[in-house]
Amino acid sequence: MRRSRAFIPTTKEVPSDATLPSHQFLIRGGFINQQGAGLYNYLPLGKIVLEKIRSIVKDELDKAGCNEVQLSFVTPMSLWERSGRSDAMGKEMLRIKDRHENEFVLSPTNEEAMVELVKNRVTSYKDLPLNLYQINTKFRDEARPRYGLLRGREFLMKDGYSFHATKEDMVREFDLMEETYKKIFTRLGLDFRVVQADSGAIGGTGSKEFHVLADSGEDTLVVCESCDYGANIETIFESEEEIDALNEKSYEELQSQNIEEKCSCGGKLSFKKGIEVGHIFQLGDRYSSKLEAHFNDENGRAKPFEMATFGIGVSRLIASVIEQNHDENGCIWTKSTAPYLVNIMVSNIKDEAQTELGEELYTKLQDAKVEVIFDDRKERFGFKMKDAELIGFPYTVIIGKELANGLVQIYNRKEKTKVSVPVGEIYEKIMELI
RNA sequence: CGGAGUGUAGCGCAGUUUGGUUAGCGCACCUGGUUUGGGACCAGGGGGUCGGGGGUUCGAGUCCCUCCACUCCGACCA
Repeated sequence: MRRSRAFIPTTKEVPSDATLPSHQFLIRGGFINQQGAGLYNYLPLGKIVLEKIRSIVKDELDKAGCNEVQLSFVTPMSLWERSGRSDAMGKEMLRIKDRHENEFVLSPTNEEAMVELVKNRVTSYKDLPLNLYQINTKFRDEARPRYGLLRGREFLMKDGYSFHATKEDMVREFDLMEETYKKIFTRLGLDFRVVQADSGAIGGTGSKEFHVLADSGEDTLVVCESCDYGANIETIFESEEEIDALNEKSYEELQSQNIEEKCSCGGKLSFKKGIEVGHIFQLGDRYSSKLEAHFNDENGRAKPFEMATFGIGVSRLIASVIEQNHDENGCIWTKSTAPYLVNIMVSNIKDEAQTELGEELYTKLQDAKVEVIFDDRKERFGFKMKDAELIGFPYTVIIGKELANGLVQIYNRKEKTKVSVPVGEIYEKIMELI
């Protein structure tokens, strides 16, 4: 992509209502813009990042034997009345009517729809287990949307549902998904913890949350500094006063708070803030019983499916990457999430030698299928550098005044370093870095 | 859903208290020139249903009524 042709509306000024780094930088960097309360448009850069995360999620799930489907976003109200959740979900469900005055709901989640899909199509234990998922828009009419993509009303979520003949098999799948989720978040380059959690309104017994560790997280966690143990404080403190008091504390305040107890591994425990980006539940037969979704076991007897459900907040992950990876100048995308890995910057567009080299390198990297953007705009050096830092490309090739000495520079966004490389070696050097 | 605010150019804001010609400023944008390694400078220029509707008045961005939207604090949040 040529920067001169790209729709990337960056701004120098901070939006007045954005307080979190991810919210500010995603808007300033031209990734997203707000359409209404909790509603966001994805501009080209935001769309690229979203698709990259989506494809990593899909890749790992498919490898683990899950089937991707796509359910309709508008669902009949009757579906929710049968499960009893039309009341339980309350105002969070956005209800609409069609021209015949029939009531519909914009999907906030899809347990019911997925059970209905499988019911009477999967009828034998021989067809189990089965794991279906989708990566699709959800709508929850939050009382108070905020923090940009971290708490929107419309958002992209991966929701998966598995069906089993036995509880043991369901637990096996639950464990498999835990491992799969770990692979996904690791590939995204995130620092995260798996914690024991409450099951909340979805119901079920076993439940684990996946949290990206970030100062601005809304949840408070207790994590071990030696092993990978972690727990949401909601599960380890009994009194609500105690939980509320801890949740109100800032990240800094929590850091100075000591925990006397030791982890079972003997390690030191400490408080951290986390952003919930994944949640997995063991549902049992809660939904399958209520919706009468049965299969025949080895003895030909009808039984409700044992189920589990698995969620990942895909759009929330975009913001999480930035909450964890940014500085005062802007975004620092991880390699697997960056909208473009390499930004080629011609310092002075009027200098023919610089422009020529830029064009040549741009073509060569494109041919090599490198995700590359070419900043060919007629702007000054400082302007283009600030812009590149705000957007957060991992590497920027600076073709500038050192070209006279046969050198170009590679700027590393994360390390904030510039290294000079002879023109003849630049291509190999980039291929080596990415 | 309770409490508090805000709404004026693409963005950020002043002007509203005390009604008065043609509604300002910064950034962004356009033209010309200078500049060219860290968001340049000079000159000129374009862009506004002052959130919508109704009312008071000779006259409303400003006063009154009403509706809407958005934000913040709290409650809520698979």
